[in-house]
Amino acid sequence: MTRETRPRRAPTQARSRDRIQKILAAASELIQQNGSDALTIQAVADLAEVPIGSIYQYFPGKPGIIRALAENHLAALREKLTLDLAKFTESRPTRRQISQAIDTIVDTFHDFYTSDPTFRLIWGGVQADPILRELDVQDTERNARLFQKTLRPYFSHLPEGELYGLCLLICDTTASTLRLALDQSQPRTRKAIVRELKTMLAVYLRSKFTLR
Amino acid sequence: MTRETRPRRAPTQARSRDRIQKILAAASELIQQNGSDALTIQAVADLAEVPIGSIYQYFPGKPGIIRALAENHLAALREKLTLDLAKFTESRPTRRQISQAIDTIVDTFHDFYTSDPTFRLIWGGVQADPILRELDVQDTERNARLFQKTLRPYFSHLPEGELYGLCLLICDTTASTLRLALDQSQPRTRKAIVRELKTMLAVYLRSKFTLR
DNA sequence: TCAGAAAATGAGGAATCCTCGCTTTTTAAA
DNA sequence: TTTAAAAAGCGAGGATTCCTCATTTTCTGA
Repeated sequence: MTRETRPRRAPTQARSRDRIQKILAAASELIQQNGSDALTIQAVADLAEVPIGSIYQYFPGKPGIIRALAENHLAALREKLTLDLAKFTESRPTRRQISQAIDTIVDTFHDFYTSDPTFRLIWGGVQADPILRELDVQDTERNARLFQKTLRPYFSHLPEGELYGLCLLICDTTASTLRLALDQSQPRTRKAIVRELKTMLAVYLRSKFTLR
Repeated sequence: MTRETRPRRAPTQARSRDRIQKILAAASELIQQNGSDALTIQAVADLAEVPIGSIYQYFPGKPGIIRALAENHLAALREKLTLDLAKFTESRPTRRQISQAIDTIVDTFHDFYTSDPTFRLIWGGVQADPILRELDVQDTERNARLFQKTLRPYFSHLPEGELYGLCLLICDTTASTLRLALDQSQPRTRKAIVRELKTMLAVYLRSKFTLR
C-alpha cells in the first residue's frame, strides 16, 4: 500500500537548492550504476553526503526523486527541440523540408537519449509509476503541439485536429522506436532502425502534404 | 540493492500447478485494483489463500510474479497473432491485402490490450525491470519475425534484413501507439489515433511494395 | 542584536521482504 | 500394501528499507 506523504518544503535558501542538486546528482549516478529499481534512499544520502532527513525534506520518497529527474530531462529536451525546430518557421515551406523536420525531431531525441544514460534508464521506468506516466503523456502532447506549430505552414489544408493527431503519432513513435533502437547491441542494427524510422515518418508526412 | 534469490523449484505435481495458478490469479486481481507498484506478497498470499512460503517456493519475489504474468500475456498474444495472420499466407498477395494485414496486427494488439486490464498495467511497467524489458524486446522481435513471414510473399524484392527491420518497426510502433491511445480519456481521440496509426503503417508499407 | 523562520539531523517505529528448518503429502519401487 | 525418498507446504522471525518527527543549528530581516 502506498504510504502517506506529507507535503514537502519548498526551498528558499541557497544552501537547500544546492542540496537538492547534490541529491539529484547522486541519484542520477546511482541509477546509472544499478538501475532505478536498486536505488535506495540510504545510498543516495551516503553518496550525496546528506542525511536521510534532508532528502525527505524536499522529496516525497524515491518516486519523487525519480520524478524530479524525469522532469528535468523532459524540460531540457523540449528546450532543445524548440531551438532545433525554430529554423523551420523562418524559411519557405518545401517538400524537402518535411524530411528535414523529421530528421531534426528524430536526431534531437536520439542525441538526448544517448547523451545522458540516466534518461533512458529512468525513462524506461515511466510506466510503472502512474504519475510519471502522466508526465510522459503530457510531455508527448506538448511536444506534439510544438511540432504542430512548425508544420502548420506546410499543411494549411489539414484541419487543426488532424494535424495535431499526426504530430502526436510522430512524437510517440519516435520516442518508442528510439528506445527500441538503443536496446540493440549491434550499432549496425541500431542505425538501420533509426534510418527506417525516418523513412516511415517522412513517407507518412509526405502523403499528407499538398503544396499549393 | 537486489537481493540473492535461490533457485525456485519446478512444479511437477498437479496441486502445485493449481497453486501457481491461484497465485497468479490473485496477483492479477490485485494489480488491477492498485497497480503493480502497490502489490505486496502478503496481499497475494492472503487473497490466494496460500502461505507466504509457497509463493517463494515458485516465484523469486514480486518481480518474478509479474514476469510470469507478462510471459503468459505475451504467449497468448502471439498465439492470437499467429492465428490471425495465418489467413494471409493462403491467399494471393495483392496491394489491398497489405492494408488488411496492418489492420489485423493493430486490431489484434488493440483487442488484447483492451481485454485484460492487467496486461496494460503490467505492461506499462516493463521497462522498470531489466529482465522484463529484455522479455519485451525479445517478444517484439519474435512478433516481427512472425509478421515478416506473412509479408514475405508481398515483398520478394526486398532483402531479408530490410524486411525484418521494417516489421520490427511496425510491431514496436503498434505497441507503443496503442498504449498512447488507451491512455486517452476521450474515446473519440482514442479512435482517431488508432485510425491514424493504421494509415501511417499502410502508407509506409505500400511505399515499399512492388507488385510484380 | 535577536526573534522567528528555514533548514538540518538521525534514531527508531513500521512496513515489507524473504529464508530456513521443520511437517505433511505424494510418488513409485519393492 | 509398505515404505523411503522426493515434493510440497508452512509461517515465525531476522534483515532490509522506508519515512517521520522532535530536536538542534543556521539564516534572515527588522
